[in-house]
Amino acid sequence: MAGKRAPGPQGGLSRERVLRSAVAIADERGLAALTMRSLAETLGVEAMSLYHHVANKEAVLDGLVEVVMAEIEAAVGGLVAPEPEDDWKTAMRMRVLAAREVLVGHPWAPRVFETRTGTSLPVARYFDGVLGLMRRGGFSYELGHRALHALGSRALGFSQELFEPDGVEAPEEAVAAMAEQVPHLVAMIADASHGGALLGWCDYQAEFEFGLDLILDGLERLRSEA
Amino acid sequence: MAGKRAPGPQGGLSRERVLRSAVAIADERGLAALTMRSLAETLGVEAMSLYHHVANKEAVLDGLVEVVMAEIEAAVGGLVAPEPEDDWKTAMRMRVLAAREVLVGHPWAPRVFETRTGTSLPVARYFDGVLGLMRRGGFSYELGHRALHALGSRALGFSQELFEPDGVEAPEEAVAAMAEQVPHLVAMIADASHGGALLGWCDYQAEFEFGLDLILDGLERLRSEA
DNA sequence: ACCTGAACACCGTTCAAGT
DNA sequence: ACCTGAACACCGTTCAAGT
Repeated sequence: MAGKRAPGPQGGLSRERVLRSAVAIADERGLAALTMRSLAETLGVEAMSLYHHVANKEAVLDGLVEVVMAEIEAAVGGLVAPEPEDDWKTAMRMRVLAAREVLVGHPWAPRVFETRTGTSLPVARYFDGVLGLMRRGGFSYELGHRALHALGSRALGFSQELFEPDGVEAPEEAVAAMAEQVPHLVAMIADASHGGALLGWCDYQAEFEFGLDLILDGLERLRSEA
Repeated sequence: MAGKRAPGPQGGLSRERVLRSAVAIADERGLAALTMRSLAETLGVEAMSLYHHVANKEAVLDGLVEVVMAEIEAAVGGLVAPEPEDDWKTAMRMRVLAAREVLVGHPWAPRVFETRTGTSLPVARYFDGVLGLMRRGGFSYELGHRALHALGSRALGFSQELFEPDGVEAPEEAVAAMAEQVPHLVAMIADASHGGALLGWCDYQAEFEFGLDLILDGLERLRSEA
């Protein structure tokens, strides 16, 4: 049925094809490189053709969230985790870390999430699942609600690092340049490197898990006390 | 000495005047309204004149961080808090909440922080102070380091909320529209409103403090066990 | 129905020119 | 030294026109 005369682009546009290309551009060239014009060019089409499949650029960004959330749901769905009734903390931990693994493939995703906090259905669905897990683990709705806030973006696998976003810059060097202005940070780095080399001393995965466990442990304490 | 003939703008530009205006625009009209052209207009000058006082727009955004951090440092400096040696947790809590109070006056600030995680001296100085507080409170450098990561942006008074950024949209209505797609969220809201009206049931300040205390309590536990 | 070309109203920024 | 006008290379988006 398809495939008579190619209608300009290769095989006809569609919302799915547009979003797939948008993800590819963001993955390969960064979010800043994703413009309606670059997106069109990737698809072998004029920029204005895109508007037949997406309302505007905002809709493209919404679609990006949709794609990433679908990947996360798929990863979570494939998990072999304990039943929340037996061990909600492990179940939750695995879920969050699975989400995080998806995000490492899309380093631009947190920045996109941050700009469309409005109310995205895919994101709401994910948090609904998280809440459901906690309910099965014995949380009241009230504690579950607070837990959602306490976790925030961590439930999706990322946290706002104020230093070094994409691992581009070595914080040690930057801190060294500030030297006497930040004595404690300097001492901290000196302490961490106790004699040896200090390459890559910030293990972001480990730090993420530390923060996650700190919160999950706190929540479990409150849950079991209730 | 000054005040002979007005040199075009009212009294001459300066980096300080440019940044002050930039903050005013962001406060009053939002971050999106802050363009080099709008900034210039506010100052009664042509856009290109700005480049004599700031390198480019990135430098303006860096300056925004500088201004906000100076306000935070001032607020923290004016605090009457316990000595960290006596009660680090209260000292920290007060510091973070003081920072948060500054941020409510600049709702755009988190978004700006998020885009310049590189290494900002004012931000680094703030975290240096936080680390110093924890050191005085009995933290090892190692635990202090982990604590900085665990707190992340919370140390500066904000956390990434994935729903409802600026309190514009009522999550209840949005959730209601999704209805059967998010059953747990719907039930949670129903539970929270147990009969009464549910206006503004998300108390962001309370939720922020809950999450903060969860982390601080967890850290204190680890500190005292060490 | 879908795609296009030209155009509009914006951006940040450069450059040569003014005083 | 500081400010300006015109221009450049981009944006997202509208609109009338093509097929």
